[in-house]
Amino acid sequence: MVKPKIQEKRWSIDLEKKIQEEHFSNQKKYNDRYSFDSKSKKELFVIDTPPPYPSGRWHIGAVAQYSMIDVIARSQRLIGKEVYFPWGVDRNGINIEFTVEKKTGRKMKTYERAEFLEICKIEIEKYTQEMRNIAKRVGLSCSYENEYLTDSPEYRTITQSIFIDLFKRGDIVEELRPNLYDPIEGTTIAEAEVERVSRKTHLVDVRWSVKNNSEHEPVIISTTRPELICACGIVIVHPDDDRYQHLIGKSLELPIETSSRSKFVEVKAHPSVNMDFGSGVLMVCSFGDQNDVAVFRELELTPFQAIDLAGNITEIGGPLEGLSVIDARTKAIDILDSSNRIESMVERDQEIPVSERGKNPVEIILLKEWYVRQTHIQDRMKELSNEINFVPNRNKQFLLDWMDNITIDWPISRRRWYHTEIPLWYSEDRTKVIVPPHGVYTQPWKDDPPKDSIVMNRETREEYGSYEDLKSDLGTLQPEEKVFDTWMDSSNSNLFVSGYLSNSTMFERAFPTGVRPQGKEIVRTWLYYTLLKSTLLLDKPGFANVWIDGLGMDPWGRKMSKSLGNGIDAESVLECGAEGRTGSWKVKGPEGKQITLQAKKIGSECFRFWKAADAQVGDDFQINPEQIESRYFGILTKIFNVGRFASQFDFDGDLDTVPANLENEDRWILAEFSNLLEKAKAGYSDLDIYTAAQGIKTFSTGIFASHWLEMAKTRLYSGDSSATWTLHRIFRDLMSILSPICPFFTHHLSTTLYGNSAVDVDTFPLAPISETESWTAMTEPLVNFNSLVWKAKKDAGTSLAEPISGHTVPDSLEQIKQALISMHKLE
RNA sequence: GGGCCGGUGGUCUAGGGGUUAUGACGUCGCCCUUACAAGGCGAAGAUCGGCGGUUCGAUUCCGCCCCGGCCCA
Repeated sequence: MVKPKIQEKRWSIDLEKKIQEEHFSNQKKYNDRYSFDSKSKKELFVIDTPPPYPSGRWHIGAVAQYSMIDVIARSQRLIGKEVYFPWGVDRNGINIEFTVEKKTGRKMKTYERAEFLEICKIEIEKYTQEMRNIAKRVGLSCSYENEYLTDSPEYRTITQSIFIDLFKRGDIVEELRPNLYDPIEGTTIAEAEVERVSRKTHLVDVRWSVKNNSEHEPVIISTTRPELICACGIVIVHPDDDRYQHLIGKSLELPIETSSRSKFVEVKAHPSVNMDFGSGVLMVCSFGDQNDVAVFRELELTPFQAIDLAGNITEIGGPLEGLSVIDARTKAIDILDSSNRIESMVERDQEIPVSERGKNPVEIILLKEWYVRQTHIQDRMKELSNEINFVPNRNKQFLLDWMDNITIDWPISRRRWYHTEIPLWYSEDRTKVIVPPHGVYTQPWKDDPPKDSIVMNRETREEYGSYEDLKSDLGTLQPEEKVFDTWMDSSNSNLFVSGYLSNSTMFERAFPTGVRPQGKEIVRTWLYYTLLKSTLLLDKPGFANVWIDGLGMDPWGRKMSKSLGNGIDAESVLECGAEGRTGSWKVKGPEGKQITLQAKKIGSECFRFWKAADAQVGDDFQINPEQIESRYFGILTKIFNVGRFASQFDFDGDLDTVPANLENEDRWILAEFSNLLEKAKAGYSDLDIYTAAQGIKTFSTGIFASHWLEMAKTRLYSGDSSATWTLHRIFRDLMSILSPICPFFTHHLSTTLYGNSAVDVDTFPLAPISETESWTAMTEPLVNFNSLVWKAKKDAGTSLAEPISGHTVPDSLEQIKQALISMHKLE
């Protein structure tokens, strides 16, 4: 036997790591392979990589998704496109602020702003480095040399410039609207930062009297927030509640004195009332809870500002003015009691929203914030999104449903620090606003307006002239201290990577951006906001394709998350098997259940193959390292061994030209392979990785290895040129089409066998046989016949190498009769 | 509570009005056949979540219910 060129006995994680290190160590070689040339003659294909947020460890579900984005990048290169696969890191946001606060035990606002930002920056850099390492370990072929960070001046410049454009044309407005607010910390907070705790509260049944009708019996309204009676905008009852039909349309008098507002509120029917709660009559205040906000919005009521930024009752509270919410509640109860308005009072447990950080009760208060207008443009957004190809198509529904539910504009200002600053200053009288020019990153809390800033009317956006000229009339400038919601930054990612404002020639060719790959859980944020930007700015769809994948689930089918403690660390899976280390994972399940999963070897190639071939794009996928190993490592071993087998048969002729004198059984497998090429190319072109991966897997472990190879063995050993050519042509091209999924594996085999790396192939392999049908018609009878003979030998208890009699090759396989006779030793 | 998506052998999964319901893992049996036991061959295993409806015919379409998931309250 000739010594195989492939010397390793089997595929291993140590070999994988060795190949990987070589791959990344030569920077120039790496860049030649994967960097992007915006002037290339090839079709440009830009991937809007989701910039990961570096907070703690990168979990396996996210890494799985990134590895599929890499498959997209590599497969698009393979079909001949010039691919830009950027590497970005999203570093803005409240997360890192919280991390720093926790670590130092000091609250953000006890720091100097500049000092705090510096600490955040240092801290987030540590996490960023971990992500870079894992990105490389899983094989992402990104342009790391052009790394972008969303907290860099370059990126923030884009965010601010786009804001300025939208601001000038009136798509950004300033309004007073309800916001979640922590009065103790003094900041707006996001929904995600709210948690619920159980507390004792008094549920007070208050007697309200009917307007101009002293005869009418009092109406009992149950409330836990009597201090908010002053902010009551309406009283509602359930439309099906027979007890209160007579009240609908009547007015009630507020049971506590107020100031600067009407003493009366109307009673209406509304389905949001729980008939069984308290008396079944509900006072709706601005704003006791989220339902109140919804009712105010739905009925278009004008809200009252009852609580100020310090958490105290405002002047409409009359006698309660200036008191904290808690004190006001006590006093309100006193007042109601002394005027004999309290029907009854009970102490009860109640779930109340508190801030995650300080455990302070959260209030919903009116705040003047900046908003991006969006309600007016939904129809146009829908039209434009029809021009986008969604993969899978059904996940488009998430977007459409969300667009149907947009009722208010997008609040974009936050009272935090480690974010992009809103680039505005106000005149001393607050009526004028100073707007910086495009292309400069400004931090108003510490900078003066840059040169070429202009002065505008804060309300009407009328332009008054240049800041330089008008400077002396503006008084002492008031910097805008607020910052942007981080989605304001994230929603520019596709513009940024496609060359918007930085490379107009490229932008022209590359926009709409080639593909937006992302998870379905952020369709309503990242995807939606990005499309909103491209609609407002350019009136264009943001993407040619949107690829929406499912979520990584634990073995019980629940989303993996930090809070459930069911996450699996990416590194442990990728390193499983390296230097003989094994993997063991304890995963927490519901109701205190827990399982321990164990695996001996996985690594990036096996992991990627699993993700590519195990579930359709868009479906949620269960992550179980045991299953990843048992289902996919064997396939790698199999293909590796086919390569090792092939490597003992030298072939130095021309693999590109199909020989004229091929044997029939070789034509048959080449026809099957031609079909596979077509299928894989279509899959890759449609961003349908699953179909391509399945096809490759089935072909290479199935008919190729089990059927053709067995048939061809005798001829291979005797140096038959038809068989040798076929073996190498197929294996070489198989490596190419598998390279997007298993780049290091195929790189190693293809380089060793053919001197060229499969990852460098940028033309999709050509089909060796064009008329395939007459040959592939043989596949089914062939597989059946082989099974029949194998089973017969098994039943007879003879070895497969022994001759067998009594079996004749069916007519449908006449063309390969001789091959079958010698394969099975038919007599 | 609302919207959307899903539920297919023990586990995961393909398919989507008529199929013998796909494949893999696991299980069981046989085989170390000169690339591969980290293999090969074979077998068993599914009233396609439940109940109704449409239809000659439903796993597939429709309605309701149950369960899971995501997002929004």
